[in-house]
Amino acid sequence: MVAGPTSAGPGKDRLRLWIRLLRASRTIEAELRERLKKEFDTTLPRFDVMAALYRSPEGMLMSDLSRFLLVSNGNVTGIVDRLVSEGLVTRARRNGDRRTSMVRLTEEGSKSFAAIAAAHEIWVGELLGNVSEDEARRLTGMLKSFRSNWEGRE
Amino acid sequence: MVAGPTSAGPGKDRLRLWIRLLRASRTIEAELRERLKKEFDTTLPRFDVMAALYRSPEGMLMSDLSRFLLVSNGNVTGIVDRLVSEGLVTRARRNGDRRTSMVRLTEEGSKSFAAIAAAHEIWVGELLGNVSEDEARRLTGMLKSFRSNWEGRE
DNA sequence: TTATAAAACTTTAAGCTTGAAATAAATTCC
DNA sequence: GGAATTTATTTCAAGCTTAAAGTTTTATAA
Repeated sequence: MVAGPTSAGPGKDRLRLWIRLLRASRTIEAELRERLKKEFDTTLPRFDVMAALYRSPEGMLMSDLSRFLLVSNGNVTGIVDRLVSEGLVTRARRNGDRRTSMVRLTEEGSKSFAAIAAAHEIWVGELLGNVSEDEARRLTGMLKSFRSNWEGRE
Repeated sequence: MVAGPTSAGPGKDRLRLWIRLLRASRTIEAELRERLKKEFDTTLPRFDVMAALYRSPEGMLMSDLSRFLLVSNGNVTGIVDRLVSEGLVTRARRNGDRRTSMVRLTEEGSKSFAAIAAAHEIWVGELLGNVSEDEARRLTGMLKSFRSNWEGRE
């Protein structure tokens, strides 16, 4: 999917855009993953989960996390398991609904995330250095049109 | 990594752009993966490898594939193994350098890919339907500035 | 030569990912 | 109330992914 169109014709420009979009995000993602590993001995999925929790001090349900992060339920289970075993996150059983549990960052998890997020932001600024802040805003606006048309249609 | 900035400040616009870029590509990628599975019982990584090989009838080395697809060597080994066992691809030992082998699509693989690629292009056109062909060209141009600054610096 | 290094791959261990099946608790409907 | 359904989550099997270590072959150089 990272290869270009195999022929010419209508719709080719969108295909080309998709290829480029994918290559850009894969390249940047790979670089961030490598740095997270080297500098903080963590992974992107763990960072994602912690970022989501950092914004919700009251906690999130497993299903909230999976919906927000665009990954499957089973996937979140494994990542949270590992974060719990590392002492960065807790699962709190709830009285109201015993099927669910609230996932929260521990104090250590919160501190740890803040440090990683600061580095992460600098890295992204660096990796997207060729894009001016102004151009970044315009691109961001254009990317909004990706949603809405088909997403969440069913 | 799919969550937004956790505070305000300089560099935030690039971070926001990165989040949006990542969410867009994950959403589209997920939809394509699902359709490839449902309609053709295949996966994105296999599609990627076949797409690369389709453009190189003379064949590619394992290292060519891994460099082109931006994935690790060991990764390509596994995917090609599976494609070989499905009869879609062959590994041809070479006389010149016995460490390497040329990977090629079989005739069946080539036919199979052509059919999948046609559907794939229609899907992408559909998923990016909100982006006009003209806007697609402009976005593609802007995405070019992602490269060059830091990529392949070491 | 013939040791040494480099290159091309494969293997391995650990973790990520999905969809489907299984479990368990809550809700809905007679 | 009790059966049937829905909801929230976990478990499972298969496959993807990486970095690191191992294998085999080729190239370099003393």
